[in-house]
Amino acid sequence: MSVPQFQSIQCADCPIRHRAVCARCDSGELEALDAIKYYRSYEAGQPVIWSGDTMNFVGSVVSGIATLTQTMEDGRTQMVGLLLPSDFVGRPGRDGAAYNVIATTDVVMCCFRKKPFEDLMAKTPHIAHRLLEMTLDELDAAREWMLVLGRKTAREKIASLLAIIARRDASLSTDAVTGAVSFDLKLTREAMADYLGLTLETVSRQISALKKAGVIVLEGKRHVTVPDMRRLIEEAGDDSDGGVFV
Amino acid sequence: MSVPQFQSIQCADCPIRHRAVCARCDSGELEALDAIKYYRSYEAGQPVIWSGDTMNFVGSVVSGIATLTQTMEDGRTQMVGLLLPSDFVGRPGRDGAAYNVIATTDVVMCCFRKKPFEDLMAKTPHIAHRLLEMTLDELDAAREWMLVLGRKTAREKIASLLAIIARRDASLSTDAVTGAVSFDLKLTREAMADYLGLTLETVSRQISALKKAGVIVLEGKRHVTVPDMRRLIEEAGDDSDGGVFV
DNA sequence: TGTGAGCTTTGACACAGATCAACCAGAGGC
DNA sequence: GCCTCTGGTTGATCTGTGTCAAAGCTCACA
Repeated sequence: MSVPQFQSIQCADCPIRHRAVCARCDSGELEALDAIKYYRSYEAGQPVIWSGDTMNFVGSVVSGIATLTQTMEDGRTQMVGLLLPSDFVGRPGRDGAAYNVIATTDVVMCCFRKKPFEDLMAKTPHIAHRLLEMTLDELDAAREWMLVLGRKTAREKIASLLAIIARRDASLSTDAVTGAVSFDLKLTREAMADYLGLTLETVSRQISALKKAGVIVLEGKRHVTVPDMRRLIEEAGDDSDGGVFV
Repeated sequence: MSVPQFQSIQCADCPIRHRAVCARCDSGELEALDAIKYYRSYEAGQPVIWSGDTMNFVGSVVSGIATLTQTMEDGRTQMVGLLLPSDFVGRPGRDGAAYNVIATTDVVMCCFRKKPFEDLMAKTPHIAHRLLEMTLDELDAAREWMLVLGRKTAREKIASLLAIIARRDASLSTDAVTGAVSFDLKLTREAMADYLGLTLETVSRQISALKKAGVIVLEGKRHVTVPDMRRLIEEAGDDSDGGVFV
């Protein structure tokens, strides 16, 4: 694997600092974090960790996409979180993983072994506060998603998912003239279905419907252009279009 | 209002400490917390706070039940959390409330004004760590609930809800001989529907079905006896019957 | 004792989304 | 060129849950 020197979450440069552990790059703990970090990479489809396994590290996604999922005995699965670059994985103070973490694309993670990270956390309140903040963000996102899962129609669910990805995905580009947003959809229809509590057939049908209605434009099956974000957000039925997922 | 002297979450006696802020009752911060606490009471049906309002306190539920809900413009609502005695409300470091908090029964809360609480938190790492722990618990619960909302059938949803309440509700009593568990259901059918992403009619039908199947026994409409918890958990389709909601 | 309000139950019917099945498109591999 | 594999689309049909409507409890209060 090649170690990425630029787009990392370590403290020295924090290019995506708004979600990184070390947002407050102004004290000595940054070098300490820097000193204990290491990188791991995973191929698309590979598990990062299984629910219940002991997890001896925490870390952030540097590049790629991973998913958090829960599964019932009979195979029904629900995605409970989507990890984009700069998102944090791991639960300081807990030993077991609570969910399956699967790399959906090739993924590079910046990791810290648990013990030294927790030691550092005990010494530096900044980090503990930052973790609390990130966990509260995740909680907000999870609860926002409960509304999506519990009360939205299939069409609204798809629009909600596209709106989230459009807001967060780094591969996104915006047309300066028209304001149109476009991005690569890095999830299969099945992964989207698992996120939305639908079947992949329904996902496919609703994407076709949004395309036919002109809310989105597709090039191939995976590249999406949104001519008018407001239109998409309207389809999502979103009052809160707030910043919860930002 | 009468100030409850016994069942409170303040640090002096911590009767329900496993979820309270100050679980580690071994240092001076406890008196400090004790010194700034005050009590508030709310009548059944009364709002504690509306989403978006600024919230100048944090606190724990001492008695009664409150709900966290999100609402769409057209009135569809989803409950995103259930607050039972000892649960914590409020987001240190955030100003606005993210959800509507409504008292479902009469509720007494033990509150701390935000500013002094945050000051205390800055000084005492215990409290910050405890809050992180509690937030991680809530996150786990929210994600577990995402599986319920996204993938379970109506019948499984009802069974899951009853199982959670049976595990957490303080009003619960267990028959020493048969092992049967019984408790008062303090939610209306409509509140259950909002929690489960169903309609109240479906909730009513599925409760009737579980009753007919002998999984539960009803006295009146609100008192539930579960002759065999394993049977209920089986109906919930729960692999994880873990401790997430405990 | 009657009346009304709030909550719950039950029935009949409609429909969104699941299920089952067939087919399509692109990317290797040979 | 052909084969095969994976992921995606579309159609036909089924079904679980929503919707609409009526009626039953239970309790408070006149």
